[in-house]
Formats: sequence, C-alpha cells, structure tokens
Amino acid sequence: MEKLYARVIIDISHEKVDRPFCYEVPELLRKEIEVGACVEVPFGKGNTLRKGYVIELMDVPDFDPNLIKEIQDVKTGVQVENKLIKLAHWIREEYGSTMIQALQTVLPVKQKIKQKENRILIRKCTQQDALEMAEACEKKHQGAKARVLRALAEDREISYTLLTQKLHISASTIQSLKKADLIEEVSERAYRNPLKDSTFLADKKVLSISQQKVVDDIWADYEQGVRKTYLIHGITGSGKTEVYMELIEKVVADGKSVIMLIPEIALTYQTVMRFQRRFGDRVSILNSTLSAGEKFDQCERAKKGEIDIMIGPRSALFAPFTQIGLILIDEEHETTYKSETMPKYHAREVAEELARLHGASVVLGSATPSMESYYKATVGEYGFFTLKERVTGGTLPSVYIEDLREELRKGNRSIFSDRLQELIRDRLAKKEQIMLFLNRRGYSGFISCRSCGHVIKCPHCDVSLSKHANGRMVCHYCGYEQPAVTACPNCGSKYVLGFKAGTEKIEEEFRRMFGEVSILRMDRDTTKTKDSYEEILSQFMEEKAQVLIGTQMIVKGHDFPKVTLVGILAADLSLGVNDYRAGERTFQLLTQAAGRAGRGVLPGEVVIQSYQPEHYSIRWAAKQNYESFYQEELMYRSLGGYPPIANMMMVQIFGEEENAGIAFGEKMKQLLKEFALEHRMVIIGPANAGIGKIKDVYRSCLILKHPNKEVLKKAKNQLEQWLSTCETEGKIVQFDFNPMNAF
DNA sequence: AGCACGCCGACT
DNA sequence: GTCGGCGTGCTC
Repeated sequence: MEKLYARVIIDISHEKVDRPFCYEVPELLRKEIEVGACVEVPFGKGNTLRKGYVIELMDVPDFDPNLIKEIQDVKTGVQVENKLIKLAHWIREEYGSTMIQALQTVLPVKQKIKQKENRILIRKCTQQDALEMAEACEKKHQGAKARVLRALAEDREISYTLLTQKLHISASTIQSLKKADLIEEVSERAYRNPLKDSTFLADKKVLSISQQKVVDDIWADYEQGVRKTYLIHGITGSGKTEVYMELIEKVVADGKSVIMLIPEIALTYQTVMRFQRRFGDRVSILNSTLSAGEKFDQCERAKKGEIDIMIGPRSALFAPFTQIGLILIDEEHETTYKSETMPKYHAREVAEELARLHGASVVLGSATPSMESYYKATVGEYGFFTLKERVTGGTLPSVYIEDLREELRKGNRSIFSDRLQELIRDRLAKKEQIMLFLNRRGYSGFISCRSCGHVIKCPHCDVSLSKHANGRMVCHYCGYEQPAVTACPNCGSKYVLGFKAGTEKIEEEFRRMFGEVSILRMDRDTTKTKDSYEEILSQFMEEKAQVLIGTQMIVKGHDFPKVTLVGILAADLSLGVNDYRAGERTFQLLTQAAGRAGRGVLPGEVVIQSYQPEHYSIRWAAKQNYESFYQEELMYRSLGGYPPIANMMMVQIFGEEENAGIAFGEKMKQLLKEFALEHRMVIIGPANAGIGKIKDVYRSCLILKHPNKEVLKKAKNQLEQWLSTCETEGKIVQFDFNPMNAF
C-alpha cells in the first residue's frame, strides 16, 4: 500500500516552530488520522514526544524520506482545535491561500502573549547570597549568570522578556541557574474582563406576534433537529435584536454556545450593554479595541466554558467553543464580513460551514439583505421571514428625490437643492436635528490645475492627493504627505485649486448659507482616534449640535429621535464606479440613511439629491421597496453573469514592476485556456486594476466567471499548483471570490 | 521549547 | 591542549 504522510504543526508556543513538519502515518493509525487530528510525534534530537495537529494529508512527502519519523499516537476525544483546523482546511480549499495563512486566521493568536508577559523568574535565595554568587560568577568570568544574579538581587522578581531581551540572556543560562536551584520560574495568569460587571437586570421585552412567530418557527425546527440557515428581512426598527435574544436564550438553555456577528462599527457600548443586561457575565465581546492579551483571555474563557455567547466582528467566528448551537449574523449584507486579506473569506459562508461542523443553525438578519442571501431565501434554500412593522412606533419618513441637473438649470449652483434649503431653514427654526450624508467613497478632496487639468497624484500610489485642513496634501492609501503646491508642476500656472474634502466643504457651505449653527462633522479625519466615533455620536445624541455631517459611517444603526430631516447630498456618486455591486451598495446606503429620519415621535422627511434620479437604486430606495429593487438588480446581475446567479473569481496580481503583472496574468490565462474551453469558463483580462499602483506596488487582475463555483475552485487549484512550481519573481497572486469592492 | 554544536577565553 | 560557559541554529 502507498505510504501516507501528514503535515503536523507542533503545539509549542513559539513563532519559530509555527510551521508544518512532515511525518509518516503508520498503517495502524490510518483510520483515525484526519485533518485536525491531535497527534503525538517524536520531535527534535531527543525525540521527545510532543503534541501536534495534523493540518494536511498527502501521498508524496515534501521532505527527505530518510529523515521522516512516524506519528506515535492519536489523541481521541474532540478538542476545540480539531474543528477549527478542519475549518481552516475548508477555508484554504474554498478561498485559496496557504494552510498557514488559513490557520493564522482561525487559531486565536497562537498564545504568544499568553506567557511571555506573565513568565516571571523568582530568586530562591537571599539577597546576600545572590550578590555573593554574582561576585563568584564574575571571578569565574561567567558574565551572563552574574548579570542575572545582580538583577535579581535588586528585585526578587524579574519578567522573562526583560531578562532575555534587555539583559541579553539566553535560555541556556536561565536553564543552568534553574538547575543550580538559585531561581524559580512562575507563570501567573489573571483574566482581564473587558466588560465591567454590571447589575444583572433581565429586562425581557414581550415580543410582538410577528417577532414571536419567527422565534417559534426557528425553534420548532431546532427541536426537531433541523439545522439550516434562516434569513430575517426586517425593516429598521422592526426589533430583530429582540428575536436574536430570544433565540440565544433558548439555545443557551439547551447547553450550546452562540456566536453573534455584528459589524465592528455597530459594536458600540449600548449594543454590548443590552446583551450584558440580559445575559450577564455569560456574554463576552471580541473587538479591535481589545489588546491581544484581552482577546486571548476571552478565548480562554470560551474554551473553559465560562461564557456561552461571543459577540464580535467576523473574527468572532473562531471563538473556541466546543459546542456551538447557533450563529447569528446581524446586518448580514455588510461588506465588512468579507475579509480583505488572505484568505479572503466571507463570514457568512464560513459561518455556514462552521455550523455544519457543529450541527448548529445560522440566522441572518438585515433590513436590506445581500443579493446572495435574498436569492437563496427566495429559492427556498434558506428559511425566510419578514418583519414589516416598526415595533418602536414612529412612521416611515416622506422621501423626496431632487434632480440636481434641474437645480442647475434653475440657476441653483449650491450643493443644496431648493427643497433641501427650505427644509433646513424650517428645522433650524424648529430646533430639530438634521443629518447630512455624503455618499462618497474615498472622499478625496483632490487637487487639480484649472489651467491644464493636471491632477496632483501620490508618487507611490495611482491616486490623487487630498488637500487637508492643515494645508498639506496627503495620500490616503500610503500616508505620503507634502506641502501644498503653489504652482502647477505641469504647466506652471498658479491656478491650482484643492477641492476640500467632501464633508469639510459642506460644513463651510452650510455655514455660509445658514449662518452660525452648531455642526458636528464625521469622516475619516475627525474619527482618527479610537473613541472619537462614539464621542461624536453621543454628542449629537445629547443635542450638543443641531447638524451632523458625515460619510457612510453616520448611517449605521443609531437612533436619534430628534432627527427629522435627512439630506443625502449626492446619492449617485457611488454609482459611477466600475463595480457590479454599486447599485446594491447605493440602495443599501440610501435605505439606511433614509431610515435615520423620524425614529422618534416626530415625523421625518428625507431629501435625496441626485444627478440620475431615474436610476432604479435611487427610485426604489426612495420608496423603501426592497423587493422591487431586488427584482430589477437580479435581472442586471443575471445579464452580466454576476452573483448570485453566477460566480466570479478575481485573480489579483501584485508586483514591483509596471506591466509585469499583465504579462504574468497572460501566462495564467494561457495555462487555463484548455480548461476554460472545456468548461465554458469565461476569462476576462488581464488588465490593470482600477487603482493601478498602491505603495509602489503595481496591481493587475484577471477575472474568471462561471455559474458553478466548483469550476472556479478547480481553476484556482490549477493555478495554485502552477504557482507553487514556477518562478514568480517577487510577484504575489491572491484570489478573491465574488469580490465586494472594486479592485 | 530543548538539545547539539561550535566558538572563545581560562587554566592544568 | 582541553575544559566549560554561552550564543546559535535546527528540529520532519
């Protein structure tokens, strides 16, 4: 029989060994060994037995066969790591990446900090003895030992890192001191809980009939052992969160854990407190503001079963629970659920695979579901529920669409249409709040020459520089900065003008037209520090300002009862981009923005300004009609061969030299020629990316399209195979299935 | 992490 | 010469 080999990662927490080793799988253990299995292997010179995990199985060894050792034993019993490694393997296959990359996304930051910070060495003798020993060592020219002893004479305890890094002490020195019984090592661990203890007030709300129906239906399936994915399409304010909480409670009572994904931006103090009030200290959060140590602690707590519910962004999927019963994804259409680094996985798809591994259900919720999910719901692949009533009360706002071309014809050259101006004056007089939203991706206030049209670009990126309030010109992709130019570098003309960053310009215009009003501005400039985002929102909530001007970030899930007017200043700026999701994104943003008005008792009005008011995304968003938008968008998607009807795979090529990426892409195209012909797979490109260069790295891409994702995965495997053998000359290739953003 | 190997200064 | 501390590098 053919021999079988396994790649094993050794479970010792050190980056250096964080790579696979090849072992032979003995005949006897063949049945028990699978990807994710925990094994015992002889390691190192002394062949000491160590714990490791199988990350891949193969027939051909990737190491000198004479030196390969055999796996000693398999540890049975399912550990958390088992499922996570299986999941990593699936991710690797599904999205294309190295196994190491997949493991790094799935396994909680390989301890690393676990001990290093807490490993402490303690002196086991008196201060006097230590000093004497140090002197003795110095006489014997044992400098390293002496340094340790002198340091320990000062303080009885010293951290391991301080010793090894600042005093240049090697492990062997510490080892010999330990043998001499002069020092002792302790590692202590104290949990840091990011959530402050709070009073446990189970304020359970009574569900509406339609909310209760959703819970009952899903729970009926659950009790019968049916596990599938459900989509809840509920308008803003329809009380999806109450439904989630009810389901969580039931699943937790069943002894299973729950993972709830929330877009990072919506993971605010209020949201967390709401769950904490209901579930007390059995709930934990994971987010980017947590330190690595805190994140690790939360994972440890999950592993030990101290918590049942983990809330967080897409990475929370990898919380080490042994038995997951339910995975919730709120605002499931959000693009942040797609990873932007390798492996470029989609949290929704990974959640479904993870649920399959655990025998769990998945519940997706959104006011504007993604095309993918809605499609699956309508064809019956997902369980489907709709929540149409606002439980919070409040009426849906009246929406007006204003044609900006018409305004221009009338001679209105300001950024505010006549109707918007009129309504702004009205609200200012009534002392009600206003939100102005600028739908502008990249928000760059670019600088150009009025005389020759030359646009000033970043020398490292294929992007125009933006003018900042401090007068300098900045690149938002690489951080490059230079003083503002006074003359055009191309023609020497003095008429170089910077268009101010969108929101800044609006604030200026607003003040010019409506006088001194308290205005808050929210964009990437004003939210640089960690808390500034919440800071601005709470100031607005407390009515410290009457107007809030911002980009997309202001439209996400916040309730401001006093807001009665929402102005969307240029609804179509995101439509122009060459991106098949532009229509969907515009619809979502407009719907969300419109949903901000009239959340309280006061009725709201929304003004959508646009240069193409006839565009279906804008028309249907104004009518808050998801279903009609979906039908029309689906038609365009199917015409263009885009998801959810078909699948696409983008092969992204990064390289140091200009045009080399295109040539390389051409090679890949040739390689796939036969396969493409056989499977009727469409290949588009290679072409330069929309942004051709970022941080001095040139970008190009190749696009593959096919109705069946499996065909694309096969093409990906062929390319991966080829890439592993050929000389890439420093070029990096990444795969992105059904990309979310223009490349 | 642990072990071997090899370098370099000190001492029989 | 050789003994022993100490840093370095490898582990399938």
